[in-house]
Amino acid sequence: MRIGELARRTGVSERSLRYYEAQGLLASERTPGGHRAYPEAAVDRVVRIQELYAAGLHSAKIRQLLPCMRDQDGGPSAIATPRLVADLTAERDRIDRMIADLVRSRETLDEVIDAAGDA
Amino acid sequence: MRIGELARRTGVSERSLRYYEAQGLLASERTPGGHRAYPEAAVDRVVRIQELYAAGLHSAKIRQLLPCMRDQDGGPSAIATPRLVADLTAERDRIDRMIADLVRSRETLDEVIDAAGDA
DNA sequence: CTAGAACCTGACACTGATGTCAGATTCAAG
DNA sequence: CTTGAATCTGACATCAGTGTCAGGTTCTAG
Repeated sequence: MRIGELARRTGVSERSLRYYEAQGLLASERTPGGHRAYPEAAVDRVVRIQELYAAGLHSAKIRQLLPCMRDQDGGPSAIATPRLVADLTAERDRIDRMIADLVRSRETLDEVIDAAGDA
Repeated sequence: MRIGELARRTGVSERSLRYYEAQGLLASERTPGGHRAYPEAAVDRVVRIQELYAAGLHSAKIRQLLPCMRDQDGGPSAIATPRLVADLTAERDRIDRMIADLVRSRETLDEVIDAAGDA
């Protein structure tokens, strides 16, 4: 599929898809004329990338992580090195703290919303 | 207490504390010489602000929200307007989606970490 | 009084993913 | 072939909180 369709199906802008490629996160075949062509699996890949970005991971970490992930089209093509495992564990703990913060913020919002609802 | 201590106790930089004040999020008394002086409750307030920033709220929303919050030193000093409630509800839903994304990313990381652990 | 730590304001830089625009090229349907 | 939609590259802008530095003032302990 081409970039426009991939953008539509993932909700990610074409700009971002090209950026992901420049960052080495998303490969693409090229037509003879130089247009990008993606396999079906690219949809899942892009969604994953988005999730990881949202979780606060930087391009470099995602780039290291991607080959170790269980992909839709087959198993992981690499095993994380001890160094990477340490990094990912730190990221995971950070995500845990993030979630805890978000839950607290959600409670704060709910209190204010409920207080207004009682009025 | 003064800005240095508040920074130490909250883990927030002095720079950020001054920024919060400029944004109307954090009030301060002033010594005759112009130095900031904070009440004890400022510690909690700063922590809350940090959490809300981490949840993706912008200064303007936090500014509207703060007066409606149940503070440590007394009840809320304002009730959210319907308009604000609508905004906060949207924020809350966004936070829900954020949490769901984070949980998925955490699972992804755990899979990779575990896969390396089995080796 | 004095020295050094702490604080003040104001300004500029940065981060890093994303938006946007320009000008050129490719693709696909008629 | 033609034409309009889609895509290409490259460059610059943006956002918003935070880091950092400069030059000056205030505070406090000795």
